Amino acid sequence: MKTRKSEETRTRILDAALNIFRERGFERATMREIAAAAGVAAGAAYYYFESKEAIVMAFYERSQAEMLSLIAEQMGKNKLLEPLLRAIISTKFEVFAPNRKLLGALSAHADPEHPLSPFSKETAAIREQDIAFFEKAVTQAGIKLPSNLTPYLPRLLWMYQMGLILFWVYDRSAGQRRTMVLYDKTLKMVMTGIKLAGNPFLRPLHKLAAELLEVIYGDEAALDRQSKS
Amino acid sequence: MKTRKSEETRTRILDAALNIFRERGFERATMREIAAAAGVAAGAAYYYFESKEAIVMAFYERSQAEMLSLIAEQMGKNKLLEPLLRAIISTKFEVFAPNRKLLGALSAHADPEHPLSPFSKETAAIREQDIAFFEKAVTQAGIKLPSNLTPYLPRLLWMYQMGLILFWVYDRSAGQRRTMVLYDKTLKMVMTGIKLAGNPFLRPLHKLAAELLEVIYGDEAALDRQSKS
DNA sequence: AGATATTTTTGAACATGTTCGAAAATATTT
DNA sequence: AAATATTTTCGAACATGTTCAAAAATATCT
Repeated sequence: MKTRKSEETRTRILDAALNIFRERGFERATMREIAAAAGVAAGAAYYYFESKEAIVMAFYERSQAEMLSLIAEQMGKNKLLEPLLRAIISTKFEVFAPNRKLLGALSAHADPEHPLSPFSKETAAIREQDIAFFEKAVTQAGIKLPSNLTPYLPRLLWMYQMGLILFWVYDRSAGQRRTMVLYDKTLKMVMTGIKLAGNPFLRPLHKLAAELLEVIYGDEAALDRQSKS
Repeated sequence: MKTRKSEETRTRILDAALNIFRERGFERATMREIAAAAGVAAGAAYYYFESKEAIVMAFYERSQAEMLSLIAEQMGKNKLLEPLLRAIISTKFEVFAPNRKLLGALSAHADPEHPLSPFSKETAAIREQDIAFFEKAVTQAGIKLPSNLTPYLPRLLWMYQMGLILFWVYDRSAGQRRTMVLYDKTLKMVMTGIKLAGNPFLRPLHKLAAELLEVIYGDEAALDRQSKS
C-alpha cells in the first residue's frame, strides 16, 4: 500500500531538489545536499528516485501534467491554427519559465538512448502527448495539406516547438527577448508555409518533401524505396 | 622544455583512451583503465589532460588537423558549389567514421557553455576553421546572393552540415544509409534553394530571411530593430 | 495484542572523476 | 660532477553518484 506519508516524502525530496537545482544548477547540486534539505538520509532519495537525473524527469512529468490541463483549456477557445499553436507553445514557455535553466539538463541530450533526451523511449509518453496537441490543433483548425504530407505535420510542428524551446533555454538576451522575436517571426513563416503548401503549384515540392520525411521517419523498407530515386 | 618523450606519453594516453572509448563507449571507460592501458598512473593522465572530456577534445582537434589538409586538397580541384560542399562534408564523414559513436560525447552537448559543445568558446577555433571552408566554397564557386543574406550563407551551410553529422551520429540504420540518403536529397535541395535565392521574384522573402538571421546572429541592438517590425 | 510481512530509512561502502603533495626522473647551472 | 631547478610520475585521498544490507517504522494477519 502506498501511504500518503510516503508520497509526501517523495514530494519533499523533489521540491528540495528543484530548489537546489534552481539555486546552484543541476551539476553543482549534490544528492547528499538534496537529501539533507529534505530531511532524509542520502540513500532515501534513491528509494524514491532511480538517479539524480530521474529527479529531473519527475520534474518534467510534473510540468507536463500541469501543462496538460492548461493547454487543453487554452485550446478550447480557438478555431484558428495560429492562436492554437500559440496556446500550446506559449503555455510551455510560461510553465517552464521559472525552471528555464534546469531544462538544460533535459534538452542538452541529443542522444535518443539517453533517458532525458526528448527523443528517448523514457520521454515517449510526454512526446506523444505533445504531438497529440499539435494534431488536435491541426484538425481543429481544419488544415488541409497534400495527403502525403498530412501525417507528418504534427511531428514537424513538434520539432519546430522543440527547436524554439532549445533556443530559449540557452538564450542569454535579457528576458529571452531574442527567442520571443524569433517565435513571432517564425510562427508567421510557419503559417505562411502551411497556407502555401496547399497550393497545387507546388506539387513537385510535395513529392520531394514527402520523400525526405519518409527517410527521416520511415522504416528501413521505406529507405530502400528512397535510395533509388 | 618539451621533450619528445613527454609528447609521446601524451599520445600514448590519447591513443589508449580512444581505443577504450571505441570499445566501451565514453561513459563506461574509466580513467584508471585508460591510464593502465597507457602504462601510467591515473594521476599522470591528468598531467596531460585536464579532464576525461578534454581527451575527447584532443581527439576532436586531432581529427580537425587531419581533415584540414584533406579538405583543402579535395577542394582545390573544383569550381562548382555542389562538389565543393561534398568535398567538405564527405571528408568529415570519412574521417569521423571509425569514431562515429564517440562523436556522441561531443555533439550531445547543446549547451554553448559546455566545453565540448559545437557552440562553445572552447571549440570556436575549430568551428571558425570549418566555417572558413564553407566561405571558401561559396567564393570559389562564385555564388551570388542578395547582399543582406551573403554574410550568413557560410554559417548556414555549417549549420546544415552540423545537423547532418548529428543525425549521422545517432543513425542506427545499417551503415548509416538513412543519413546518406538524407545527405543526397538535402544537398540537392540546398543547391536548388541557393539558385532560387538569387531570383528577384523572391525579394520579399529575402527581407524576411535577413531579419530572421539577424535575430539569431545579431547583437541586442539588432534585436531592438527587429522587435518593432 | 502479538506475530509476521511490508515499506521506509539509514549510513557505511563502493566506483570513478579528480586533486595534490611528495617522489622520481630529467634538465640546467655552477 | 655536484647542486639546483624543472618536468614528469605516482598513488593516496577526496567528492559525489550510487548500492546495499541491516535497522526502524508501519501495516497486516491470526
